[in-house]
Amino acid sequence: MERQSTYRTKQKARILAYFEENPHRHITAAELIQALSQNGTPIGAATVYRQLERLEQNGLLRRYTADERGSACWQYGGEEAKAGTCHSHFHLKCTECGILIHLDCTHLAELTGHVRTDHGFAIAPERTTFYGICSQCSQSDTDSPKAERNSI
Amino acid sequence: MERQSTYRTKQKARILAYFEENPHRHITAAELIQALSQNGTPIGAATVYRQLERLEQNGLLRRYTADERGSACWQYGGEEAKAGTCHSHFHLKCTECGILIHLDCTHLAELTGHVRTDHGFAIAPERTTFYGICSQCSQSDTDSPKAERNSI
DNA sequence: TTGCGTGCAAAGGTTTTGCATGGCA
DNA sequence: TGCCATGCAAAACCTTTGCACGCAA
Repeated sequence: MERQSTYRTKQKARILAYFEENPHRHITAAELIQALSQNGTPIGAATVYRQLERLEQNGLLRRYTADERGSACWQYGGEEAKAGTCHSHFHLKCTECGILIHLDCTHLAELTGHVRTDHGFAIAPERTTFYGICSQCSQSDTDSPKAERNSI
Repeated sequence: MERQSTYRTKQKARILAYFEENPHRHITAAELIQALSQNGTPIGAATVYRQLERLEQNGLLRRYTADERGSACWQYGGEEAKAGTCHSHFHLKCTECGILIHLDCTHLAELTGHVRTDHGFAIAPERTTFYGICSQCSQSDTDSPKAERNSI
């Protein structure tokens, strides 16, 4: 099989701990670097990126492109990701306020089946993000359209 | 309303012409810069990016993050985008070979209705890309997994 | 002791910005 | 003529890579 990481270093443990403490957040490399530097010895950016890549390959993290511009972000997948039990889990990202909504819905599970059966394409829900406008923003569309809510 | 671009310059015309000649392709800034430099006087990167941003705001182009890494890309929206008649049009992007499939399917149109009705979220199909594995790659998964097909 | 993981710095690529010049209206 | 758009260069960003050192096993 693939090569697992062999050494157990403090840096790896701290990075993984941060994801475990924020299991539902999408975390950019920049946030990780900043958060860890405030909470102990700073960790070099190169190490962070290398660990993120390795943790992703080991199935502990998932990489997203939820950001419309530039930066990638990662989320803790943990045992779920290993067991592969999260296949009907999609994300909705509001392009207005930036909120990220986790959606677990049988309708979407059917969708992946339909696309696979009729279009021969195996969707990876955990890598797929829907963009659009959330209910809160569509209600208050005349108010302050750039409310900048946090991604959860 | 918003400010439309006022001047008609050669650069803008050439950029728009390139998108009109490739109405179904997703085009990166780098490709645009290279293509236009081979076909007449080169256009500065800054101008390209500024025009892309303006054309997107005017509704003539759509911006995507179809690439998993780094670069954004744009597609000609044209009159369709203005009239807003392309709402059931999704994209499937194969993470294996990189091919981009355009999918127009009533199933997906129903999906957007369901998510809007039951989850209060208005999906923007033209900004949403599904990631997964295409039929060709899932068949030849034991062969050469990194075939690098072109995005169309 | 072995060699993987880290840190630092430098490089790489994409996108943005400042400023003087050019060109459309 | 007025002012927007362009071009060039430099900067800003995110991410990767090279290399020597430190640390886990």
